[in-house]
Amino acid sequence: MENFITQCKKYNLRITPQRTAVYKALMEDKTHPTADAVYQNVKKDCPNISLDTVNRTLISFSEFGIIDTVMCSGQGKKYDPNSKPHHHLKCVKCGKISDFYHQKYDSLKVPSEVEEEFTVLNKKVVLTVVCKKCNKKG
Amino acid sequence: MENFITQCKKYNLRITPQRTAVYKALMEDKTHPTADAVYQNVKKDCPNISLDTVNRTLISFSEFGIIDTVMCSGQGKKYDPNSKPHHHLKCVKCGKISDFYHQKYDSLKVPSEVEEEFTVLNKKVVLTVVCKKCNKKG
DNA sequence: TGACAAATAGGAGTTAATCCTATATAGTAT
DNA sequence: ATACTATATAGGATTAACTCCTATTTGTCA
Repeated sequence: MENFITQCKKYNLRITPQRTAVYKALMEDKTHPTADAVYQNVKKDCPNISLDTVNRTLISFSEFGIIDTVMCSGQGKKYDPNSKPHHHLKCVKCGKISDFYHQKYDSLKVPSEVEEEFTVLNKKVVLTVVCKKCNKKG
Repeated sequence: MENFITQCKKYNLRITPQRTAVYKALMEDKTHPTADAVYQNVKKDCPNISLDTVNRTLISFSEFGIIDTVMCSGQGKKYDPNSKPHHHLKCVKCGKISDFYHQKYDSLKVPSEVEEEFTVLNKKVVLTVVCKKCNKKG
């Protein structure tokens, strides 16, 4: 949670109870929730929070690289709160996105042309796949 | 276009004028269009096509790995028709997604644990960034 | 050429995301 | 502490994105 305060100060985001609750919910979330799923979770702590606030908070967190956004075929937007170095498997059939860990990928070097032009917040390898379950189905 | 026919036969997709038009529009598209942008383009060739058909076609193409789906903070779903090996830069501020090419990334080996469990259709490195323009703004 | 499953258009319906405005509140300076 | 100001919020209204439904059409294969 100190990390949350540090990040907010860095980006001039006020530390409100709503933002704190959203952050806390994300840190506890091991899935890749939709905005609505986050909303449902946060409401337990903070019953009066509005969906709009959750959406705005998620967008601002993602603009500062605190969380990542992901998407798969035929599915809505999802957020990825996992801050450890990790990589993604996206199943194009069921839309499930899973994290996987692979040290070799963690140490990828960003090309210097990119580093000169862009501030890199996050890097990951994304594998577009068909999972075992969906493979069986046809 | 022979490739289109091959792919359709492989996946039991009927070769309809609508599907052909969508495919053609995608192949000519060097951006990362939204479903609606694709719809607007296809209408030039195929004025009576419905948005629903475009959407269904995009989803089925993405389910077979013919195209990829991408997403950035605060933006809608986008499709990526670039079939050459390439990688992505996502600017979290303006939502722009750009392709970049880097041979070292192309030759990444998929971990054997993954290859045993999943059929890998596509692999790419995704760098979450802030672009030069957005960096200047704040 | 006929039969049938698959695909389509178009509209209706649903869900997700955004905008609007009045009110409340965090941070800062006093 | 207190007052001030810009930021953030709730809640409803609006818009946009997406999906579903049904009657009709059309590829494909025998």
